[in-house]
Amino acid sequence: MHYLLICPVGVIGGQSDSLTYHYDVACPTGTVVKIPFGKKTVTGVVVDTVAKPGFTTKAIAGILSETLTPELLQLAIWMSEYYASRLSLVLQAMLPRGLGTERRIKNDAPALNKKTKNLTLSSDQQKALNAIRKSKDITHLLHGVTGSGKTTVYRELAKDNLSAAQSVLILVPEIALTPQLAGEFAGLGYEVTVLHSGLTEAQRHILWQKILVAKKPLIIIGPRSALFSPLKNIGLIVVDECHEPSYQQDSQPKYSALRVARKLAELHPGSKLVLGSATPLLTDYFIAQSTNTKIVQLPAPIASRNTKIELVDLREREDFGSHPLFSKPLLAAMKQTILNGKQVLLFHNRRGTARMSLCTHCGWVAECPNCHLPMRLHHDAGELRCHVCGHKDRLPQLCPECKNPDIDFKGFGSKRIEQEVKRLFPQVSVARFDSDTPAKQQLHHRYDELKDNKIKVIIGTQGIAKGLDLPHLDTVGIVQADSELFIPDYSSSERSFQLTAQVIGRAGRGGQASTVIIQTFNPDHPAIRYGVTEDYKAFYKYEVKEREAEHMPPFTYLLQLTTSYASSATAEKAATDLKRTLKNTYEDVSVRGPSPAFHEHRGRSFYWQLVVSSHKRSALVEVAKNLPSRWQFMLDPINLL
DNA sequence: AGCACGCCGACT
DNA sequence: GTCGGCGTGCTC
Repeated sequence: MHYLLICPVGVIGGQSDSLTYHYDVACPTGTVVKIPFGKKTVTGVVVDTVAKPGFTTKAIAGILSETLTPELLQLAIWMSEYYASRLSLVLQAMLPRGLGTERRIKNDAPALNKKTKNLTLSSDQQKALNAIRKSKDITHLLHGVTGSGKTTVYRELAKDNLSAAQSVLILVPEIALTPQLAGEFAGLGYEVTVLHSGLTEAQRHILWQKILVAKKPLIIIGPRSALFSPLKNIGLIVVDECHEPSYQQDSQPKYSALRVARKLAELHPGSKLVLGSATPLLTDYFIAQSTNTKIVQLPAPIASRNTKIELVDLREREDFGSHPLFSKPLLAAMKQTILNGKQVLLFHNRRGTARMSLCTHCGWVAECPNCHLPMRLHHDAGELRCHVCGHKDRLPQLCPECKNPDIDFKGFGSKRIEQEVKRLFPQVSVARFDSDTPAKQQLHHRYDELKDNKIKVIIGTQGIAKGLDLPHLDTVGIVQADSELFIPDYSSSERSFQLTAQVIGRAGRGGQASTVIIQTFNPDHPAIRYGVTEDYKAFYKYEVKEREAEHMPPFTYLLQLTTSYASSATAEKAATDLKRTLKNTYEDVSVRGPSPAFHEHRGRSFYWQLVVSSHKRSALVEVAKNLPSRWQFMLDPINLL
């Protein structure tokens, strides 16, 4: 009889992650099995073989054809330790749903293997490529602005690996960017698998099985979860636009795709990890500098940009004529560009029409009943919406408190900008892209219209800052560059810098003369100043000093602890108690707080938090593992909101 | 996740 | 006294 340590998949609670079962034939670790668990039968993964235990065991109910590769099992165990998270939940994130289900496999369309167009590399690209090829390191930070041709470097590296029968994993931050990227790799003559959120459970399962049994090397392109593709021999992992927040999973199991990718590369000996970005996260750049990680610079092609940049100080109201949103220079540039038959892009990182609805008489503010946050006005739909939980209310005609009909709307969002543009330029085609845009009108569906200059004014939030390559774009306007800067968080400068630099990067991609106008209350803030000039080094130097002074990452590790109770006072007391316990129990940690969470009142609960920091990450993992019940945690949080 | 256990408030 | 709310703990 064989005794096996088995971890049930997706089971929460309990002290131990794995339980002992028996079976009459040997099962290697990584085998996926069905086990009786309580009154049910669940899926489990064989984690280890053990001696006969002192208690009676149940028998495995059956063995499934799917197995977890040895590397993925090791990765799962590492993740559960590194992130103090249950192995059970890590395995759930790793394995497709519905294991053991028979799927009807359709004949899929033949892979479109376009002929390889053999592009010649620039000398900078060749240099970067050689540096990564020669290096014996695992991690490489490829630092290059958009348009410097990082994708070409990825593709050439991929070619090396594929011809050596090794698979290639390309992580992308979001699906809108994948079609172009997939096209680049399709030309290599190997099968390209694109994983995305639109796949059904069955499609996902079938793809997973195909990857598992594949005999030839594969190219996988997908979001952070693509790391869990059961590839046997990985030669290269690329994390494109590695600064993007979507590489951080913020639901259980919480992890950073960059750290997990690094571990996965370690588990496939000889493989390389390439992190590509124009604006790497400060922490990643700092780590790269202080370890012996290769930082490969990829400069922008020379003389490709002819962009005039103008900063407008929002405090100087004389720059504004009759218009409350658009300054004279911005209006002039918009008019000229439209007259020339070219395109304008207006970036504003806030959705909706107005930020807040306020009664002019009694000061009543429309608040979401679940989140207790101000609701945003959506004028076109005639309703108020909560941008946190999605709750909707009809727009009241009178103040519900004092029946006053004058309700004032403070602040503005992308819909307001759209309204204004349509009013000012009624004959011009306008498109707005944000998360209120219906799915079938999203950016990637209208890419051809944009490229072919059919849409003259493009308005949007974050989504239009990334990857857009528009040859007819002559004017870029940032309506309020510091809206991100007002968020009280240790990484808000960094986010502002990234967004500003990204939006600026949209201008003049076709080599034409272009204008960028940035409206801001803080023209002197380094995040704006260096964002405008896309000066990463200067911003880095500034922000590193800030972080050091504030005792924030990368100078310390962070652990965010959150608890919730029916009353604010109880939550605060629980936090105060825990703070005392932590200070008495652990030596190498310091504790900030208690403080109410950014959204203190959500639903029926009040949230309070503590922030624990330490120079020893292991100390924080210990704290996280031994938390009292009712506490939730996040290791290495990228923000503390 | 489910499901049982057990400790406090509300009620025939 | 007992019914049942939900917070807590367990599943080999």
